[in-house]
Amino acid sequence: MAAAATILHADLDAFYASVEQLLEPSLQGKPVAVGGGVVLAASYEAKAFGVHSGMPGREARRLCPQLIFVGGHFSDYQRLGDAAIKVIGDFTPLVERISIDEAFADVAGCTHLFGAPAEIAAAMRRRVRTELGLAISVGVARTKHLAKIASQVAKPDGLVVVDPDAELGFLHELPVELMWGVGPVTRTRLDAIGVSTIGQLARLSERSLTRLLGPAAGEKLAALSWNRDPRQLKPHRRARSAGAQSALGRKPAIEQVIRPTLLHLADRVATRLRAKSRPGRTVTVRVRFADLKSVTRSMTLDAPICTTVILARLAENLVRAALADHPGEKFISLLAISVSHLEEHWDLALELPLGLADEALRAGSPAGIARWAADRAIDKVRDRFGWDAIGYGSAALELVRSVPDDFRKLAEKDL
DNA sequence: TCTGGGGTCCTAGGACCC
DNA sequence: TCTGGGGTCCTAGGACCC
Repeated sequence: MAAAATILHADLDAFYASVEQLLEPSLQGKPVAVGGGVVLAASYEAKAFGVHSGMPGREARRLCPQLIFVGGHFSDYQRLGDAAIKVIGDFTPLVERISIDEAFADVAGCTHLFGAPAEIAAAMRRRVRTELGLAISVGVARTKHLAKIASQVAKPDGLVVVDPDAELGFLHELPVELMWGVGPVTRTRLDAIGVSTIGQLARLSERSLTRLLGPAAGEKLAALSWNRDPRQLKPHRRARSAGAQSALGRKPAIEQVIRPTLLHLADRVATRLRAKSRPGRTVTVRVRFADLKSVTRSMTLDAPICTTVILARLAENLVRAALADHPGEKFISLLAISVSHLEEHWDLALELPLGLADEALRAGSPAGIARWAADRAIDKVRDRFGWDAIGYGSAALELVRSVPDDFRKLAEKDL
């Protein structure tokens, strides 16, 4: 007998736009987009016109002239997203949050309290609807992959339970792009050989799948198509990296552009690392040129860092190296900084003499300790008076902030 | 379809060590 | 000095996810 279907995947429907329609009832039933210059989220009514997130506002307006743009109530997104996840947590402690609006849960241990998984899922949906006013779709299955697919099939505002005895029948009818790990590239490659459903994929030989997608991806998709999903629910995953990026439009690749941008990005990243005492050893930068081709450069240090100015300087060196390798590229469209190899927990105070002397040497600076102290001072002022009260601000940066910082925060993972 | 931002994982080649 | 094998770490690029 097959194991019971106890994995749930819950996903709030068109989350940001739905919150806007909740806060402003006159928007209900209408095409709504959060954002302005760029669409950050779209309601179902707007999606029906082809409007989607990331789309330039002008293009969206062209597709849907009656589209209503709203600025976005970012703190409400955070509050309501947290509240919805908390409802799930009221049933089981085994919750793996994927993003602000999505989570897996395993209810195997609480059916004696709340009933069968399908009843639990229905109860969660009812509570989120009545207490928060939001629609949340839920998939119930024996594995994460199947539960995730089921919740997508359930949208909008639905519940789909995959009976363990009918899994392959359910799976094999569906289009390949619903599979976890099939994106635009894989989808195009499969399309080229006439494969459009998961069932067709499953019937390919492992050889041809490997030839098409490589050994790892081929094997993974083969396994998933036969419903062998090895992924376990992981309730407390820690972030493995933290980063920030800024799209620049089209800017000359000169120091007056690069330096203030990197300082701003380093400030965002290093502040987060310090707040959670998680400095990191590897610094990676990405430079995207005007033609949208991008390159990365990285370096791994002996000791972890989280000092704003030092991170900015290391990033600058890496960007310079990347530009030097591409002398023909005179314009850039994006800069990014990411820090990885994060420490689990680093006692900054105890590391003061040793770790920071190391950092300071590495950055060619005699003043590492002073900078550390300056960062801590800035962090404290911001804790009390807000981010913009103090910092490395520069008038040039105002151009850089194409997306509100409050919106960026929503996508940040907990370190 | 060419558009923003924060992430994860995989791969391949090379350096280096035993 | 040459040869072989295994393991780990680093770097760069790429696909994918929300």
